[in-house]
Amino acid sequence: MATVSRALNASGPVHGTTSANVLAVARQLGFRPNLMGRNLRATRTRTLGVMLPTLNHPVFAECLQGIEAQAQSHQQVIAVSTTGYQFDAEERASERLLQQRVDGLILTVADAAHSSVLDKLDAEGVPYVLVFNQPGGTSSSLGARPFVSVDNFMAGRQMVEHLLSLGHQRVHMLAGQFQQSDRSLQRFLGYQAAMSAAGLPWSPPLELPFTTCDTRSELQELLNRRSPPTALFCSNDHLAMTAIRDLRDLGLRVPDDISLAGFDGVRMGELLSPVLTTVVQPTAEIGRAAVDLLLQLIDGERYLGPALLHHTLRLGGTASHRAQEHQAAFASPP
Amino acid sequence: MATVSRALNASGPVHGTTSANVLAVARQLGFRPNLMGRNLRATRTRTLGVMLPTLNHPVFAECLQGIEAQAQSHQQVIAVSTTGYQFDAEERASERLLQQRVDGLILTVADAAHSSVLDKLDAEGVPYVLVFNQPGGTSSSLGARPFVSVDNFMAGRQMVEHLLSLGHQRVHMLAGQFQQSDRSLQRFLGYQAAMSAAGLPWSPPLELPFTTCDTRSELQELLNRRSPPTALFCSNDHLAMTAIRDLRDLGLRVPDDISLAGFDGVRMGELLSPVLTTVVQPTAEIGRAAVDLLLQLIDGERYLGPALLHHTLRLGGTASHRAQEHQAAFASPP
DNA sequence: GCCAATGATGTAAACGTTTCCACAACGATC
DNA sequence: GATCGTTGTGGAAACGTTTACATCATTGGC
Repeated sequence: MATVSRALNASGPVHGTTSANVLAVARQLGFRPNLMGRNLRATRTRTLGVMLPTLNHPVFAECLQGIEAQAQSHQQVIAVSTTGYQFDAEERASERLLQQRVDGLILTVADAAHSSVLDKLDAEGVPYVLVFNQPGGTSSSLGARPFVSVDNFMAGRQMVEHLLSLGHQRVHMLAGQFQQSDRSLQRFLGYQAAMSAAGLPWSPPLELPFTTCDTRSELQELLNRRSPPTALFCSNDHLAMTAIRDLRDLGLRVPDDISLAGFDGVRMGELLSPVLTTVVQPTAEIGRAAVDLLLQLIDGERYLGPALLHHTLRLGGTASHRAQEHQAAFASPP
Repeated sequence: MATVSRALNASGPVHGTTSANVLAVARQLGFRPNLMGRNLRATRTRTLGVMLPTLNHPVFAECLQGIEAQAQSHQQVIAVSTTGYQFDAEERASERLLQQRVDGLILTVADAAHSSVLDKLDAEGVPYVLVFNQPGGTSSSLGARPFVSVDNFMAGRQMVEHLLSLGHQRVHMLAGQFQQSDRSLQRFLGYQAAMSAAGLPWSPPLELPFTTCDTRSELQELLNRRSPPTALFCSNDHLAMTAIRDLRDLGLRVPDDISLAGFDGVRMGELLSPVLTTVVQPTAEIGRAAVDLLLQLIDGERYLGPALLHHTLRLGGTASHRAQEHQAAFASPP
C-alpha cells in the first residue's frame, strides 16, 4: 500500500520499474483515488465552501464562475450553497459546509456587521472571505472581517456626481432593502455624500425588496410629488432595468424625460438601447481575488486588509443632460 | 462510540438519560459530525455532481439554482464544476467529481451523442441525468441516455410557425455552433421542418460560437443578400439580444424593419422594450426535475424515459407582422 | 426458578488513504 | 571487514464515522 501510494503521488522513493508496474496496473484496473479517504487522513479537503444569496442574479452567478475557475486552477474544489437572503438559511448552509470540512468559506451575507454566521466562523477560527459585503463601510480596521468588493460608497458617490454634472438637481434613489444588503446602504451613503457636497437636499431612499419585479406604483407615487426627480440612481442593475421598463410603461422616455443609472454592470445592460448607465463591478475578478485571499488565509498568512477592487463608470445612454422642458418649467423668468 | 453514534442519529435503542447526556455534551463541545468519516464508511456521499458549460449564461445559472434548491430539500449536497464548452475540461471535471465519489451527476455536455464522458459514465454504471441536452433528438429509445429538457425540435418549429403566421416568408436562423450545442441543432431542425411544411425554402444557419458578442458584420452580410430575411430566429436569447442591439446599430428598427425571436426565456428579455419574443424554457424546473430523476436512478429505479418539460412561447414585441414597405416592394403589380 | 426475549451498552472492524517507522539490501567510507 | 548512509519496500496506525456482533442486565412467561 505504501509503495503504491508513493508511486501514484510521486511522493517518495520508488524504483523505476516498480513505479511503472503500479501505474500500469492502476490504469488497467481503472483505479481512481478516493478523495474521502485522502481527505480524512489529511484532515484537509482542498474544498472551498461558497455561500451566496442566489444564482438567479447574474452578479452572483458570474462571481461564482470566477470563483470556480480560480479554484480549479489551484486544484481546489468548491461546494456551493444558496441562502435566498434568509438568515436561517445562512445558518443551515454554513453548518452543512462546515460538516463537509471545507478549508474555508467565500460568502455574501445579508448584513456583515451583524451576522451570527460570521461570529461563529470567527469563534471557531474558520478562514473566510466576504464578497460584495463591505462590513463597517470603508474603515477597514473596524472588525477586520476580510472582504473583497468595490468601494460601494465611493462608487455610489461618483455615479451621483456624474448625474449632478449632467445638470440634475433632484436625484432620488431606488435601493435594495438595507436590511438585506449592507452594500445597498453604502451606495446610499455615497448618494447622500454627493448631494450634500453639492449643497443639494437628499431624499430618503425608496427601499425595495430583492423580489421586486414591478415598481410602477412606487414610481407613479414618486413622479406625482410636488417636485419629482429628474434622475434616479438605482442600487442595482436589476432594479434599474425594471424601473426603465416601468417608466416607459408609464409613458416616460428614458433618458429624454428622466435619467437613470444603475449599479453592478451586468452584461445585459449593454444590450439595452440606450445602454444602461451604471457602475461596473469586476464581478468575476472579485470571485478570483476572494479565492486568492482565502487560500492565503488558509495557509496561515496574516490578513493585511480588504481587497478593494476598481470599479468603472459605464456612461451609457440612460443618463443624459437634464431634460429641456423640465428645465424650462422651473427656470421661469422673475 | 456506538452509543454516541446511536444517540446523535437516533438510529438505535439508547436510554433516555444517556441520550440526553450525549446530546448535551455534544452541544457543549460544539461537536460537528465529520461528513468525510461518515461518507467513507457509508460508501455514499449524498452529494450530486453538477457539470455545466458556464454560469455566466443565466439559463445555466438559474438551472443550477433550481438544482441546488431541490438538492437541499432532499438533504443532498452539490459539487459544481464548469467546463467552458470544452471537451478536455469535461474530461477533467468529470474525473474530479468521480474522485469525490458523487452519487450521481447532472450535466450538460457539448454533444450528448458523441461524448467520451458519457461513455465513461455508462461503462462505470454511474447514474447521471443530462440537462438541456437532447441526445438523438426526440427518439427517446435511441441510446437511452437520461435527460431533462424541453422538446427543442418542437419548440423551434412552433416559434418559426409563429413567425410564418405573422406573414414572414424569408426567415433565417442564427444559431450557436452545432458542435458545441446539440440543442442548437435540434432547434435548427425544427426551423427546417416548419419551413418545409409551409412549402418555403430554408437557408443554412449562421453558426456562431458562444463567445460571440458582436454580430454586426454577419448581419450586414445577411442583409445585403439579394432577398434578405424579414425575420430572424435565434437559437438562444443572448444571441437574440446581441442581434437586436446590432440591428439597431445598423439602422434597422425591431420589429418594424425586421422581426426577431429568441430561445431560452431569460428574465432580462422581459425588461427589453419591446419585450423579446422567445421560447421560454422552465429553467429552474429543469434543474429540479433533474435532481428528482437522478435520485430515482441512484435508488436503483429503472429509467422510464426522458422528462420533456413544457415550454411556452412568449409572444413579445420583437416579432410582428411583416413590414408593409418590404411587402410592398415585393408585391408589385404585374 | 429457569429460559427467552428485550433493551442498553460496549468492542472492534471497516471504509481508503497517507505517513511514520522498521527493515533489508547495497555500495561507500574508514 | 565493520560502520554508515541511501534507496526501496512493507507493516501498521491514524483520520471519524457506522454497524455487526458480543455482553450484560432486566423483564416477563412458563
